[in-house]
Amino acid sequence: MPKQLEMSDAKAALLDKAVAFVAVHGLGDVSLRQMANALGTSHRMLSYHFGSKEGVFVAVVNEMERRQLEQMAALDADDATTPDELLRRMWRRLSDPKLWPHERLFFEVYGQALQGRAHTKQFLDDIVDSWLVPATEIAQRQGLPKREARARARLGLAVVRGLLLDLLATGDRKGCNDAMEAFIASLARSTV
Amino acid sequence: MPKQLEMSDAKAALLDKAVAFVAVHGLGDVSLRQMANALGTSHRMLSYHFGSKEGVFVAVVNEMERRQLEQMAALDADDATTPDELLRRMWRRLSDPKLWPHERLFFEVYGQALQGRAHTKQFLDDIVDSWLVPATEIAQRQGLPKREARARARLGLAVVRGLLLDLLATGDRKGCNDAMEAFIASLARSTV
DNA sequence: CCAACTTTGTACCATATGGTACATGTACCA
DNA sequence: TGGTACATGTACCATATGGTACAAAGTTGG
Repeated sequence: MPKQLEMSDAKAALLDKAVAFVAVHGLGDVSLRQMANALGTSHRMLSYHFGSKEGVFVAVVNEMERRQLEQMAALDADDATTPDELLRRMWRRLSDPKLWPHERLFFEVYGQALQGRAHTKQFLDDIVDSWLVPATEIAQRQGLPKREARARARLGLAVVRGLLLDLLATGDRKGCNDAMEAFIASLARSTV
Repeated sequence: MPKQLEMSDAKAALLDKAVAFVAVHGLGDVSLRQMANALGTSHRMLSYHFGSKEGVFVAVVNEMERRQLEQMAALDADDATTPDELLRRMWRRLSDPKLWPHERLFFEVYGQALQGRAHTKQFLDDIVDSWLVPATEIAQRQGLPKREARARARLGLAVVRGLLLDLLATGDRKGCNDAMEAFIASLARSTV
């Protein structure tokens, strides 16, 4: 699947490197020139390919979202398991330190989106629903009525994101794993 | 309690207005001059009182944290109730739309802190522990052993923050309330 | 080989920024 | 009264930024 319809290879390569760069440096206080240097190009080229600085940011954020949804879809495809186990797997994947830079980026952009920064419009609209809808379906498979399924899905999403915030701030994997297990246990007990 | 030892009235007034301004406009793409205009002063004055732009940001973020902890302490002082009810009250207070600007700011700063921005150092260090420690105590009052109490407190904090993220993005108070109630219900059931 | 098009490089511009040197004002205390 | 410390205003600076005009180089298709 192409990043977008009609994107030149050069542009796609730049976008790729831009996402990687931004995951490490954030996109809060990065200038076109700094980014261009780090990407081995010139700010002139970023302007050329993406139209403007905002254009670069929009592209990066959208690409980032696209990748997230891809992962989400992959995780849901394997549906021969219980929601508990699915949640545990999801947490195990997301709490992997290798993904921390991307998750820091995610929350940085989340914060910017809440402040209404332009390049995050689409991101903000999808930030809950794109996860909530499939998660609700999973909960409904357990026979829960729609509204309760939705509430439980929402709760699960909140727990994952809340614990990720904790983990990224404290680095305390053990403590956060304990909390996630406590959640799963309470769910299991209240499902029965 | 003074904001800090030895802060002039003028400075304290500026800080107060700065916090209010930043809660509305964020502090991601704000310049000294913009802020100064909005505060009815000049960027010269902000530099004078706070030393530098970073100095302003540090002061704002610390003041913001101070107020949060104050609220937290007030909430904990009234301890003649169950953790469930305490959690519900906390949620009800935090989910009040009047506080949304401050909460948006909180998450914006959280995102910046995760990216290692200078003015957020203290904030990041305290962002989990300053809530986790008292919350753990509350859970321990219920007779839970330390580690489980800590896990449950951590979980509660994650739920609150995760649902706040959801609420700020979607504005769906009803949906988020449902999720919080689902959480409280599952806790109650697994406590018994 | 040429022509049209895409991609890069160079050089520049207007602007906004954070910071500061210097002067002026203001309040309070001796 | 004078003086001393704090507060504010004015004006300026060096720098970095986003953007772009213009030209050169590369690429592709006829």
